[in-house]
Amino acid sequence: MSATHTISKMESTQRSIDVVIVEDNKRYLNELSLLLSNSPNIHVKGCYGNGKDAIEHIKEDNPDVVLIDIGLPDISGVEVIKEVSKFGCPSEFLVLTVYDDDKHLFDALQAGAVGYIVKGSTSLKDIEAAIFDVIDGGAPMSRVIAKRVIETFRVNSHDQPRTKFDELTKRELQILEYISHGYNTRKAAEELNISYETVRTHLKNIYQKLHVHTLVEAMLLYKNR
Amino acid sequence: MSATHTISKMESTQRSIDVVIVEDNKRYLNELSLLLSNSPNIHVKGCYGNGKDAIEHIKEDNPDVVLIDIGLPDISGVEVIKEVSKFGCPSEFLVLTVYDDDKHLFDALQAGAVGYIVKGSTSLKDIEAAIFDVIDGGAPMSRVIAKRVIETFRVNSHDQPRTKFDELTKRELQILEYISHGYNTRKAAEELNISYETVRTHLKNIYQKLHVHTLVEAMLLYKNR
DNA sequence: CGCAATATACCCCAAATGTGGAATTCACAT
DNA sequence: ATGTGAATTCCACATTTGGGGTATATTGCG
Repeated sequence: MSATHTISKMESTQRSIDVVIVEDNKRYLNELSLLLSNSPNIHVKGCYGNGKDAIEHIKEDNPDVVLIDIGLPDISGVEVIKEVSKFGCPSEFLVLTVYDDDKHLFDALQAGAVGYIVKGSTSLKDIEAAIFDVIDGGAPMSRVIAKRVIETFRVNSHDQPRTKFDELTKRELQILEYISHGYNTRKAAEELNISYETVRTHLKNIYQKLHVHTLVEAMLLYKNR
Repeated sequence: MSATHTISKMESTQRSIDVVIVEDNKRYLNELSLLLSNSPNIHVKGCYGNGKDAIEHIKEDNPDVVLIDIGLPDISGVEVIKEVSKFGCPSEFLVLTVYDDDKHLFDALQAGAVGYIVKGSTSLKDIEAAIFDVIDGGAPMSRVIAKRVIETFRVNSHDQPRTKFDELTKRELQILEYISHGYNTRKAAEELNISYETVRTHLKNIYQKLHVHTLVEAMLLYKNR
């Protein structure tokens, strides 16, 4: 059974949507292709069973939406997306996959995929709806995927394990801040209107507290604090 | 008109879903509350018109889902989420808002919101569906929102304003990588099995290409590349 | 093949940094 | 008032870095 999970207004689409499918599973490809062909507003412009063919032809097909499998026999679908995108191709990529691990998901999104759908848990009819959603400016995702994407934004705001930076004084933090803007010790001293040697002393103390021995190490910690 | 935008299987829910609404607009609150009360599987446990009341009572109400407005009269809904979450409250937060700017969105997601719905473009019926989605492990978002969330993952792989790092050779990048892990010049040389002086030469060339004069500056660029 | 880019290595000198002290002032709390 | 911690200043010395050379393989490519 299926339900509405993101919310939208569907706008009426005048012209038909050109779609390309990249999928190595013949059986699944046929079913999908058949269904989409029967949809009045969708026109399947091409079907490819591997990444190489897809890369070669997609720019000519110039589809509105590319349905693409990640697990292709030759190159990864992610590579296909990257490659095709290089040409400034305006197509939107909608990933179909059996993988639901984070690596594949985030790789695909970074490559520029606009949606990510896990095959097993999605009906063909839902895929058709996802295509319309893409055209309509949406970002269709499987339920599980949406949750995972959202979770990456979560920061452990509370119960944080108290960083070493808590031990640093305001002055010390101030110095790190200047350093993090590219100032060297002498320049930082000038900006703060204190002596060069004073800044060096502060740095010594900072190193003690952070358990490091160089400015670079201190910076690396500071930037990920 | 409404359409399916994320894809899912709806699992049947036995017990009723406890919901709390935090919303200062009386009119909207009433409509929403009325609708949800009529839903057979939803039980509205409490309604609050401001952040303070919400914080005080939500932990007692212990709802499954909190529908929360961001623009409350006293404190921001985001603060409410943070505050309530401190107690390890297992409720899921579904943000209702009129704001559709990035700041509010990402603040809310970081605070731990599991869904984000823009009021104007969403019917009450869709909000009900969103609640079921949350319970079902989903992350309901307005269409516009999903798109924006997805876009944050996008890295400008193509048509990028061409970073200075493109000019760096593999070796040079490799050296920066070691430095970025806290290695100093000498240690990096050891790891790479090349001479200390060679690494220094590479660093000199890196500085030229990046237009910097210190390791720290190079690191700061590298980490934000 | 020859050329350009890359990787390698070394030298020198000046500047910055890392590390060990020591001492003064000031605010704040006991 | 006394002590403690923070901030400040300074010295001295070793090491590392930054910047200027030069030079020799090695690689990739037209």
